[in-house]
Amino acid sequence: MRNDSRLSRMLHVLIHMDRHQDAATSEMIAKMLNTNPVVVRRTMAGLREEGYVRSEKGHGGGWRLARPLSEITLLDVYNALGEPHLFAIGPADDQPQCLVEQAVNAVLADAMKKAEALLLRRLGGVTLEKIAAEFEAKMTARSAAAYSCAS
Amino acid sequence: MRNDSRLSRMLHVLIHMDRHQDAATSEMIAKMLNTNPVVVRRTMAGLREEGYVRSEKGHGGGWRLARPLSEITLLDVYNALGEPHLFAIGPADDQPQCLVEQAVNAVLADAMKKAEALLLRRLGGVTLEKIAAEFEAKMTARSAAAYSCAS
DNA sequence: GTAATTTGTAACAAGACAAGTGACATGAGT
DNA sequence: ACTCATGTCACTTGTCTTGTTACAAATTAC
Ligand code: FES
Ligand code: FES
Repeated sequence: MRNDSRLSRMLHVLIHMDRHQDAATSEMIAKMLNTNPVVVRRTMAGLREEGYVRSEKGHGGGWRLARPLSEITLLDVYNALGEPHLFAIGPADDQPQCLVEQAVNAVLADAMKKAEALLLRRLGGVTLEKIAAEFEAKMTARSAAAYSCAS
Repeated sequence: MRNDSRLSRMLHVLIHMDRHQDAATSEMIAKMLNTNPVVVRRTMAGLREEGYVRSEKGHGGGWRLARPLSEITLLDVYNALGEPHLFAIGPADDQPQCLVEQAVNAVLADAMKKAEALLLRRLGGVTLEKIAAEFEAKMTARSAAAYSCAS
């Protein structure tokens, strides 16, 4: 559980959802992600609130895309997840009044901010459709049998 | 303890060490960092192994800079700490054979790699001397009283 | 209208990892 | 010898994602 994999997981799920048009239950998705239905609901809640997916209760219910993949960027998904912490490192807060600590943290914060901006800019420039297209390319290149988990 | 603050802390310490020329004991440093001497020794061990600081036991012992600040970059310190994980997010590893997951992770890994490269390049371009100089500038600008913790 | 599904949510345990802490051996100066 | 200081081990704490159990609420099927 070393890293936060919610972004990766959600991207994975959304692309798969686009490929079968009927609703996907949390349980089906959980199997795809090799995890638990509750984790799925928890994580997808953010996407629902932002209007990227819809959920329906009862028979035949489950999760459905509310927008085409071409209108969802990786950044959108990241934001919908609540903008989780990107970095594992951060500033120290031991002597806030110390000018040395301040100077160090300023340099560090600046570098991290630049790196974060670059990363988010890249995420914002890629739609899920583009990833799906890359997948399709590999998919046709290999024999179809190589693809797919149990689901 | 939300973030790994070892890099920030070590930069802070190294700059302070340059300003008084006698050895600094782990206990003095611990007070500076508002923490425990053992944490200091543990963290500084990496810097010692890479030859940026020296430590001496016994009376009058403690930690001393082994190189001028001008010869130590932030990247050097980061590397000496064992290159801790930079990112809090990461790829999912739930269905390694799934081409969708692979495609998602490839895009994500690419963006993260670029951001990491940018960050490390910036860290490599800044020496500790430069941060010390920035500190000196602020230091003379304000009255000297504003500076310093108990130590 | 009752049963079967399926989401929504709360509550809590597990795992990972930096950080904090106590104990003690080792080495160096006085 | 005694004191100071590092080196290191073992254990605890805090925090955050994940995993899991339990149960209420809503919707469809019969
Ligand atoms: S999870 Fe991607 S193929 Fe089933
Ligand atoms: S810790 Fe920076 S001034 Fe004492």
